[in-house]
Amino acid sequence: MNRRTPPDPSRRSERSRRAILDAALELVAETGYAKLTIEAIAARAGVGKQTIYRWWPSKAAVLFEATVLDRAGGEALDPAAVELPDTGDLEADLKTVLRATVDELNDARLNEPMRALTAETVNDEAFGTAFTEKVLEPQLQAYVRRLRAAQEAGQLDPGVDPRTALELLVGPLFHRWHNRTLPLTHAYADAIVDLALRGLTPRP
Amino acid sequence: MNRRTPPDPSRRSERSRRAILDAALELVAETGYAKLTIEAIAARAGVGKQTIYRWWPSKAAVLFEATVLDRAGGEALDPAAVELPDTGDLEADLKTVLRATVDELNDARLNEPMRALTAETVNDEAFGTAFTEKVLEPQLQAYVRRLRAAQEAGQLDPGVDPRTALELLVGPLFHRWHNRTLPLTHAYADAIVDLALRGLTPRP
Amino acid sequence: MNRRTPPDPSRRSERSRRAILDAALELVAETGYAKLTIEAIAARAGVGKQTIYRWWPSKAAVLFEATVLDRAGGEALDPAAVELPDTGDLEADLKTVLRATVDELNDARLNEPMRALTAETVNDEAFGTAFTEKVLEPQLQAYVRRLRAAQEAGQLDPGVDPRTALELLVGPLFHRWHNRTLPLTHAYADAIVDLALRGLTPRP
Amino acid sequence: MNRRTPPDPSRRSERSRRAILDAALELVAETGYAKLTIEAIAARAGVGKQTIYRWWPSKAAVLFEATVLDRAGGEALDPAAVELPDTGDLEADLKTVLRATVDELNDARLNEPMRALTAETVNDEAFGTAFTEKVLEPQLQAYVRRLRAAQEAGQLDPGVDPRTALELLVGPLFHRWHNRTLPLTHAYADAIVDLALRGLTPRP
DNA sequence: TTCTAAACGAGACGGTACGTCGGGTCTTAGA
DNA sequence: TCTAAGACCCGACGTACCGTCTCGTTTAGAA
Repeated sequence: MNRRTPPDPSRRSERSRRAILDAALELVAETGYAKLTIEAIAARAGVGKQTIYRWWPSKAAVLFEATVLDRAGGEALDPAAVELPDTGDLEADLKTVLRATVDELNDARLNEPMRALTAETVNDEAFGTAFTEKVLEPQLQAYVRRLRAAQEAGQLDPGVDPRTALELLVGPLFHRWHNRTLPLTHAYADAIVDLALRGLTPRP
Repeated sequence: MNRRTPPDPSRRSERSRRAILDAALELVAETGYAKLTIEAIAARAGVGKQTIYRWWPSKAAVLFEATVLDRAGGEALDPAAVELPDTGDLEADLKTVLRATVDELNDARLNEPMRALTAETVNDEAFGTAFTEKVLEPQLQAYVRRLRAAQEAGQLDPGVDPRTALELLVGPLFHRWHNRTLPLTHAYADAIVDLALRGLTPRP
Repeated sequence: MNRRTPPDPSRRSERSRRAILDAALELVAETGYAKLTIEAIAARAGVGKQTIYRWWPSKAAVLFEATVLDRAGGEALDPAAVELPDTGDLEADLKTVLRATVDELNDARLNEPMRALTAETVNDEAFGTAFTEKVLEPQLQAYVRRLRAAQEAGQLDPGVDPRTALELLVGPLFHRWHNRTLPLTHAYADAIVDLALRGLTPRP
Repeated sequence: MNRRTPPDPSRRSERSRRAILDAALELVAETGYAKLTIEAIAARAGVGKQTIYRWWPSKAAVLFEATVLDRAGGEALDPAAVELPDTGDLEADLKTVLRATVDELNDARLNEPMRALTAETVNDEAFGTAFTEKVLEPQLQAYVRRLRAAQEAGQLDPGVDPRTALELLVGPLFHRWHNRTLPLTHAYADAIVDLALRGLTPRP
């Protein structure tokens, strides 16, 4: 019912694709996601609406590709390639990673679209699934691998579920980002790592 | 420009108010927030659209009142009344609270509208502010009070910022809820409390 | 399936109705029927598209009301009121009527929309039926009445079917109008009446 | 600006031409002219859209060729070859011709496309001109020739303009066909010839 | 018989208009 | 006077076709 014959990707116009993604980014920066419309994207990109509908299922998908898949200038990011640093010093590595995450979440260019996409995962089930699968899960798996290595190195309690451990680290960051309660800083990232590793209760 | 004369709340029809809130809850359960419309709420409630626009600024506000303010059957909840238990046993108290939070987040009736409202805070700045102020912040303050009491009782490291400590506790829960990665269970709540209190690194 | 509840005509905006009909006439005069669009009518009339779709089933119906029903400034024309003159002199009366018809068909303001509507009766069955019923048939019936009177007065062969007789009179006019072969003049109208009444063959 | 280099008719694919004309006829019979689209014709014919645009200026032109030029199985019809019978008996000859016209207008296969093409002459000036010139006028000229012969034979009033006389004969038929008021029969054709030749008024 | 230019199928493209939906405002009737 | 009902203007939706424009792939005439 969706479409008679799927479009042929080999005949796709790269020129149009870029124009659409650029227009989407510009418009979301100018007016915000709520006021972003397919019509406006098409008009700004100098493209027919059908060209957008042909290749993307929703405006969230357009913005997703523009924001997430397109970074690093190149093509789609390889999920398996996402890797956390492993210098042998777990605390230092985690601080490096969480500080980088903080920087990303503070990046003005990415902030608005990222928030919007995160919100959209709630309303649009299909998009939410794709988002989790393509972006979130690869990153979480990278955490899991790094934490398991730490367990093998005796730096992490072997009884701890890496999946839970990871959430102890990134959960606080995203909570603060989501709710805009307090600013996200490197110091905060460091504090989270310290507390997560050593616990809230007093040391003897 | 917003409105000629503000409506007189004393002449408001309680009957209509209830019908609107009930209709909103029914519809969001049936079709989801994305397909929820003011027109449908008005039709289902047997009410003119204007009656909704007169008393609420947005459909998010309607659903907010229906979902959050209306629990406990009665009226608005008193923010100052939100309080965490204090039996003197910090660990036990936190587990009690986080288990209750888990139960709430798993409540089928509340789940869909809660997710929607959380998403809406991203797109609708004004609503987001109101949401944080009326619901989130009172709860966070209750955590802060309880954690400070624990610090005074010597059960919590006095060098730890209670605000950060609290995020270490609730952040993981909301991360899992938001991203629907793994199920939210009492065991998970307990694990978070344990890890937060004692840390990820091995104990001697 | 067409519509949930039919609109309430008593609440209709006469202002919008007039603006729509006027805009339709202006636009059809400016650009022709083929390029006439509902969107353009709505824009010109300063009206939402829905207001047109609410009250008319097609652009042909709009133009029909604008062109045919609205003449004589007043309201809808009363089909029973259409009457041919009866001075007792059949030939003179028919020439009066056909000359008037020629003038109408030559009226620049009416010509373009009339041609378009006539064409539309072919493609749009429903509209064609309405057109025949509301405009054509009342006029043909007036002919039939006048011709029957002539038969009773002994001025017309009693063996002739009035319906066929009428077509002998108006058929040639519309043939010329339709096909734009030769100009429509009073002289032509007179010639048709003469030939129809007296026949093509030589008189003794 | 219309086209860089005109296409070479000698290299034209007869296979495609036939497939297009057949598809057009099939589709117009199935869905009516209003819903007939170039895309549908191309798809049904298994042909690229460009192949249609290359050889025909409009869908009316396609249908025109399919309907009118293609009859008698062969090629284009020779306008000069259109001739009315001349047995010496004017009345009989006219009845023969008008009866044949009635049969044609009643032919189910030709009816829908013919009506559509007639309607299109109103909206599409260029097509209208071509239609009149290639189809209508040759036939009318044939009438003129036959009627002039009748005048020379003393069977027709020499004062009558043959052009007007012809319209007295065919006008009524087309009026009835166009407006779908009453069925077109041989008896009707005969009646028209009788009345046209002898007039509506009583004979002594 | 091979070469080559055009016609061909396919269908993506920039557009225009469609008919529908819902937003938020305004008007009318009735309690 | 507030409410229900819903017409109104407006903007965006997602779809259908338009006519143009590449793409390879036949195919038929000239070399």
